[in-house]
Amino acid sequence: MADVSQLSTSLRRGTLEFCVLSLVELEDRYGNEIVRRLGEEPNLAAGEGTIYPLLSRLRRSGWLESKWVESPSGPPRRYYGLTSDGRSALAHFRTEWVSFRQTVDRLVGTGEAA
Amino acid sequence: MADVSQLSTSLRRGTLEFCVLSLVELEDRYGNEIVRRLGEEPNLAAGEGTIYPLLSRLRRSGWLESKWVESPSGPPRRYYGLTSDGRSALAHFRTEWVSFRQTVDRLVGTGEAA
DNA sequence: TGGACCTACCTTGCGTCGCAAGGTACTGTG
DNA sequence: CACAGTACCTTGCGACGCAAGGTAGGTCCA
Repeated sequence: MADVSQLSTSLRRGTLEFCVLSLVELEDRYGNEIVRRLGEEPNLAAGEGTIYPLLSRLRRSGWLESKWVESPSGPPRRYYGLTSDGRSALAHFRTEWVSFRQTVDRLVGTGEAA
Repeated sequence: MADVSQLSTSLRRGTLEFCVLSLVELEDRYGNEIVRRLGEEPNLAAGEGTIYPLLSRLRRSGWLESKWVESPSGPPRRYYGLTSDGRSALAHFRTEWVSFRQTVDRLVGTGEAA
């Protein structure tokens, strides 16, 4: 750390995978699309070298499933969608996140030590 | 990952150090005290093996300074306090945190893909 | 036809950091 | 003098973000 410019890098840890799960919750998406989509969020921008391994982990964890689909123009795409385990994990995260967020707000928010 | 029980472990990453900075913002504290204090927060509990190296990093980064103080009973304690760089970093984090929190809320919060 | 370019996927190597476990040392107590 | 309590720190491991590098399918146009 000690470098302010990398602050959001470490902030992402722990939330990024659930942001990805959320992105494929409503509709299937493919890797490059997810990279671009996250790139639009300054706080979440992550390169291919982050996202592809992340997607593989989520697939191995059984939270995502994938299928190959031919592209209208270009190489085939691997589309990802949520499994039912993935939905459970995401739901659980939403609960955890609210609790965690409140704790940080309380402790860090004002400088008032709890 | 893939283990729900370690969810908050990775959530802590990136915020833990600023929680520590916040804890010593209003008054100097020593390592063991910080460990115990964080232990009271289920979302932030971290052991000595996490906190002591963290405190060393923050000291090397110039965000914390420390002084040895004799204990009324027991071995001497190393008390930590914020440097002016530390105050700046903490202030910067507070801004980043609000922005980050909102982004995650928006993306993950409802399942509505932004 | 073949070269340039875009898209899309994935891997390698490195650095950081949380953490369990282990280690040292000072102090007070029976 | 052993023992327990407090307080500090280090070691080794695993997880993961990331820059950089690598492969390959598709399109365009001379």
